[in-house]
Amino acid sequence: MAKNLTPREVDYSKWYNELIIQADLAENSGVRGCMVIKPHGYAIWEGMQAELDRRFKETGHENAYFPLFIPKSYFSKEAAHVDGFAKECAVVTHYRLKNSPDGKGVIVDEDAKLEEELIVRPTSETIIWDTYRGWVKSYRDLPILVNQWANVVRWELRTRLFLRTTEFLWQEGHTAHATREEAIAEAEQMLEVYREFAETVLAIPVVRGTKTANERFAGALESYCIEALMQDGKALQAGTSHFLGQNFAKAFDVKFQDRDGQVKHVWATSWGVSTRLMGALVMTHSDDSGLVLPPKLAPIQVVLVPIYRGEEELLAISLVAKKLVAELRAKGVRVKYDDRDSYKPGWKFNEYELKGVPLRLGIGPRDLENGVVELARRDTLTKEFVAIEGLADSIPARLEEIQQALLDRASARLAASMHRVDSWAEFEAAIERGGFVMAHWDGSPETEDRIKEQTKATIRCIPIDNPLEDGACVLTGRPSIQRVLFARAY
RNA sequence: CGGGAAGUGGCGCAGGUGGUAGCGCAUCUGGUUUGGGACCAGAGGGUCGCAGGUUCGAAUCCUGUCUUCCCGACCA
Repeated sequence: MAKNLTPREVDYSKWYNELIIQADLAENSGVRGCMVIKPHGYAIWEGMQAELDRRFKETGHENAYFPLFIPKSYFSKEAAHVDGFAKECAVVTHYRLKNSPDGKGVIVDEDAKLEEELIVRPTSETIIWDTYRGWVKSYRDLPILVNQWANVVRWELRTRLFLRTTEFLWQEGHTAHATREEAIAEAEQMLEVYREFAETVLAIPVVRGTKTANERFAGALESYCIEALMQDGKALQAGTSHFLGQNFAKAFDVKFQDRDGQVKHVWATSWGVSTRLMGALVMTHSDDSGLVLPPKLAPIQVVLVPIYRGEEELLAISLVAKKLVAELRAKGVRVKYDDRDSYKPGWKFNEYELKGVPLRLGIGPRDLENGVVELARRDTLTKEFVAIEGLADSIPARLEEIQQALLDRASARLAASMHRVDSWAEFEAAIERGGFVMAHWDGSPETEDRIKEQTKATIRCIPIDNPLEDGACVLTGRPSIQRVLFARAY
């Protein structure tokens, strides 16, 4: 097993790749661009799923499951949607293999060509809206508030573990409403769910906003997003929520009869977050010693490591350790006692730091004499001696403190990386330094494109509740009514 | 999908002018160890990414292909 990580300062990208592998989160598979999510990584994802799923249900949503395959004809029904996804779709053309004539392996049976090709879903709007047509007749059938947990495939040309993989896991919510206002409220509500989740569970502060036309979801009238800032100064879209208007309802003929007797098309939203959040989590909190996990998501929150010579000492320590474990479990703390004799304490310390365990308790013979344990905090890499008496009682609060400290640290970094600039020279310099840049923009897609060409920066969003302020576009000098948020992004 | 680099025991690498593969770490056994990745001794493990070709003989030369990394265009 490889050891020291490349420091972030030396090569951030290499640090990220090594960390994912060494912390046992995921690895590349034999399939180009597709990863294997390993148990430690998947446990974290399961934690995210559980927290999100609870929030979805609390806001009235139900889970369902739609097919992996989408008939090609469905895809062509919504023009903007096709444009957005056509270039990255995997297509199933045959349904059978046969033995190769040369006796080596199998080949596609050309006689088994599908009459209509199937798309492997890059997102499920089309199959879902085709289904909803049958579910909606009356205003009484609305709203439909459905979410699905699924995998999707987008044939990416350049992939990175968690951040951009060909296949990824996500949830996609798809809702149908009787009115425009209700659909917009739903999209806004889910954005708020994502923000609250990001901050309280992931400990990642985000900026909420709306996307410009260029960055909008294919087929949406409005895309809302939460944008986070990574340690290297690049932005990452952590979640999106879309107001789809009546585009899909019209494309798939989903209508209902309203109270007033009129037949109307329904109003739609969709919203999603993906395993990309794993990348966001890593790049927000982790350091050169490895992964740093917020306690709410850590599969192991507290690890106990005995330090001993000989059976006798181990027995004495285990007695105390096992009692502590039981007390912590009773308080709902996820705890592990690592009494493996095959590794030395120092090895274990490094291992758990690499894997991001928030708290580590070291217990040796000297500690037993003094009635203390050595308590190490992963986020600060600090150590202190704490009395065993009453220790278990204080652990939940300590975990809470770490959770808060991670959010505070990330929030401070976000605030410090938010720059306001008014000239093109300042703009270029600020983008080059990294971080978010608030600058005036004339509102045209062409200007946005030109800025992207020249600086690689994109408009991440127009922040919610953005104050209106007259100014001049940072590139063209044309009139602008507000500053928008720029950054280079993942 | 274009440009560059790379694939050799589990991991990191050497070898390379063609002659049948080696080092470090990891693994296994035994012993000594255990407060920040222990030490000694012994052992096991590789059809050199894959498929063709050249050759008496290929890890080495040629062709194709797959995968990974970096840079671009595209993107959650």
